[in-house]
Amino acid sequence: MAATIRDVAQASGVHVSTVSRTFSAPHLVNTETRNRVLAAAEDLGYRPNRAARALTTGRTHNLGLIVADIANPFFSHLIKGAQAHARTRDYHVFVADTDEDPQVEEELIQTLAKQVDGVLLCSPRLSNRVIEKLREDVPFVVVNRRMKGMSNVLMDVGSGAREAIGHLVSLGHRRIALLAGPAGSWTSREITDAARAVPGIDLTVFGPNSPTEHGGLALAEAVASADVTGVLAYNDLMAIGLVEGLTALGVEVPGRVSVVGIDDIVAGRVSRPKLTTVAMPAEAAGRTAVDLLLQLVGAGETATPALATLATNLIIRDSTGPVRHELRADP
Amino acid sequence: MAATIRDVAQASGVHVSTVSRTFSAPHLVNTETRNRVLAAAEDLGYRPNRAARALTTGRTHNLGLIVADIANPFFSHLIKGAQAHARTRDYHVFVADTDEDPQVEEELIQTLAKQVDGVLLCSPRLSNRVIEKLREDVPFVVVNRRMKGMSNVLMDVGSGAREAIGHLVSLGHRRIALLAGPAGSWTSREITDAARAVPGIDLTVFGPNSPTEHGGLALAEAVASADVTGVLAYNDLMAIGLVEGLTALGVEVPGRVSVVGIDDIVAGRVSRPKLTTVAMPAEAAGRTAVDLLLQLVGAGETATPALATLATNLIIRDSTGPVRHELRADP
DNA sequence: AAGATTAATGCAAACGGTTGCAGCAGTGTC
DNA sequence: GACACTGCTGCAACCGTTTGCATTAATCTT
Repeated sequence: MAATIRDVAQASGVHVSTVSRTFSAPHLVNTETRNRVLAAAEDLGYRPNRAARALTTGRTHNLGLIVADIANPFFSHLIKGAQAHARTRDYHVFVADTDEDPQVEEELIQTLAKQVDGVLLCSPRLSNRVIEKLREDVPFVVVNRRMKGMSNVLMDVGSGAREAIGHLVSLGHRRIALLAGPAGSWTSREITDAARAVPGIDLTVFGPNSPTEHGGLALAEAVASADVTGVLAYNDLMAIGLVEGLTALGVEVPGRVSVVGIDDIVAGRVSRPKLTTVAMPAEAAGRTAVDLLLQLVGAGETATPALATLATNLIIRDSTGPVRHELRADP
Repeated sequence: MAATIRDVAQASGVHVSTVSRTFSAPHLVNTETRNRVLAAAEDLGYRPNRAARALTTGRTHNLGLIVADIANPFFSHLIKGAQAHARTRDYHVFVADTDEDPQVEEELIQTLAKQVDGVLLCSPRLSNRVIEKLREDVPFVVVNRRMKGMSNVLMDVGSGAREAIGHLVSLGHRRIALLAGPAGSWTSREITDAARAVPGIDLTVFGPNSPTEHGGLALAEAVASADVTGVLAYNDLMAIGLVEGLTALGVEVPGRVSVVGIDDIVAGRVSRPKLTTVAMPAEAAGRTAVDLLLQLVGAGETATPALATLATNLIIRDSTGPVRHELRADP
C-alpha cells in the first residue's frame, strides 16, 4: 500500500540509491536532484520503512526503557524525560513494566534486546550477575544502581537520606525507623547504609517491603508499636501509606511520629499532612540516561562507560515536627 | 554478531526455510528435525530478528499507545493493562506521550504508523477529521471518544457524571460548578452534556482547562467567588488542585463547597479531605482496547469496528457533604 | 503395480532499504 | 592534450526472514 523508495525513484526519474541518499546522506546528492526527489516523496506520502532500514544498518533507532512500575509517579516522570529527549535525537522509547518481578524483568530485557539499540534499565531488581550476562546481548545504561564497567545514572540518595535523618535529628528525634524498599534494590541498600552510618541515633530497619502505598500501610502497626519518633521511608508511596495507617490507628503525624519520604511525587504534596521528602530529579535522570545510552550506542564496542550522579534535596513540609518529650515512653 | 537463521541451518544440517518453519509453522516440519533445529538454536542462542520478519510479513508485532500525559495516573493504569494483556498475545506496546499537544499527537501517530500494526489512541485531542484521515495509515482503536465506523472503548462517563451530580443534589446542592477539561476532549463534552441535562440545578461551566493539578488550582478563586456550593471536576487531578486552592483561600471543603472528581487515582485517596470521585476502569480499558485492536489487525480491511462501553461508579468519600444553609448568600 | 496422495524438505524470490564500487561528465593542472 | 580530481549517479549485493512452488520419498488406492 504505502509508497516505497522504488515508487519515489520512478516518480522522480532517478535510481533508488539516489533516493536513499537523499534521506540518509543528503550532502552526496545534487541540490536540484534532491529537491525533485523530495517533491516526489512528499507527493507520494513516502516515509522510510524503519524495519527495512534496521535490517541493513543494524540500527533500529529504538530504545528500551524498563521500569519496575509504570504507575509509580517517580517513573512516569523519568519516562517523560527520556521520551522527550530521545525524540529530539530521532529515537523512540519503548517502555515496559516488570511489575517488580525480576523474572519478568529478565524476560523483557531478552525480548527487547533484539528490537532496540540499547536499554535503559531503571532501578533493577535483578542480581548484578544476571545483568552482567545480559549486557552481552545489548548495550545498557543502568539507572539507580552502581555497577562497575557500565554506564550509570545515579541519584545521590545516600546524601539525601543523610540530610533527611539530619533533619529529624535536628528536631530532636533519636529513635528512628527506616522502611526499606524491595529486596533487589540498590537504592534501598544505599539509603540503609547511609542511615546506619549516622552517629548518635538508634535505628530500626523494617524490610524488605513492597515499595507501594500498601507496603507502607502494612507497616503502620509495627511502626506504632516500635518505640520510634521518626521514620524515613524508601519512597513517598510507602510514606503516604504509612501516614494513612498511623492516622487510622490514632497515631498523630507529626505529633507523635514524624515521617519523611523520598521522591517528591504529587500525591505527597496533596496528602495531609503534606509530606516532607527528599526530591529526586526524575526527569533529568531520564534525559541523562538517554544521553549516556546514545553515546554508548554510537561508539559501539569501544565505548567508555560514564557515570552521572544527580543531586537530591530535602523538601520540608508538614509531616515532620519536633519531638514531644512528654510523650516518650522512657523519661 | 548474533546468530542468524543461517547459522542455525548450518549447525543442524537443514535449509534455512526449514529453520524458519520450525518457528513459524512447526506442524510442517518433522518432529525429529524440529528437535534438532531447536537444539541448535538453543545452543547458539538464536532469537528471530523481528525487523527482518516484519519486512516480509508486514507485521511488526508491535502496537502503539498514545496518551496525553503518561504522568497522569489514570493513563498509567491503562498502560499497565494494555501492556500486560498485549504480552500474553506476543505483542509489545510502544507508549508515547503527547504532552496534551494535538500537533505532537498527529506527528506521533504518523511516525508510529510505520512501525506498529495498530494504534491505541487514548483521549485524543485531535479533531475527528484529522483522525479519520490518519486512519488510512494504520488501524486504530480510539479510547474515550465516540467515533462512528471505528473501534471504540468508552467509559460510561455521562452516567458517572449524572450519578455524581445526583449525589450532590441529594446533599442539598443546587448551584453547581462544572470544571471542564481540555478543548478537544470528548469526555469533557460528554460530562458537560450530561450535567446540563440534569433538571433542577443551576450549572456554571468553567473551561476549557488544563486537566492537571495546576488547572484546578488556577480555578480556586473563580470557584470561591462564584455562588456555588458543589463542584464536579473533569478529573481527580483538577479536583485535588481545586481543593488545595480553596483550602488556601480559607474556603472549607466540604464545609462550604463540596467537590467531586473523576478517575479514582491514588492521590485522591490520600489527599485530605479524601476525594469523592467517579471511578474509571482504566486497566480494563487498556485490556479491552488491545483486544479490539488485535481483532482489527488480524482481520485486515474487512474488519468490523466494535464498541465497548465500560461502567463507572461513584465512590463517596469526604470531599462532599450536605449544604450548610446558614452559609448561603441568599436566604 | 501404476497412479494418486501426502509429508517433509529444498529452492529462490521477495520485503524495502543501504552502501561499496564503478562510471561518467566536467573542471583544473601542467 | 593527457592526467588527475571532484561531484554526482547508477549498479548490484546484501541485511535476516518468509513463503509459493518444486522436488522427493513414502504411503495409500484400486
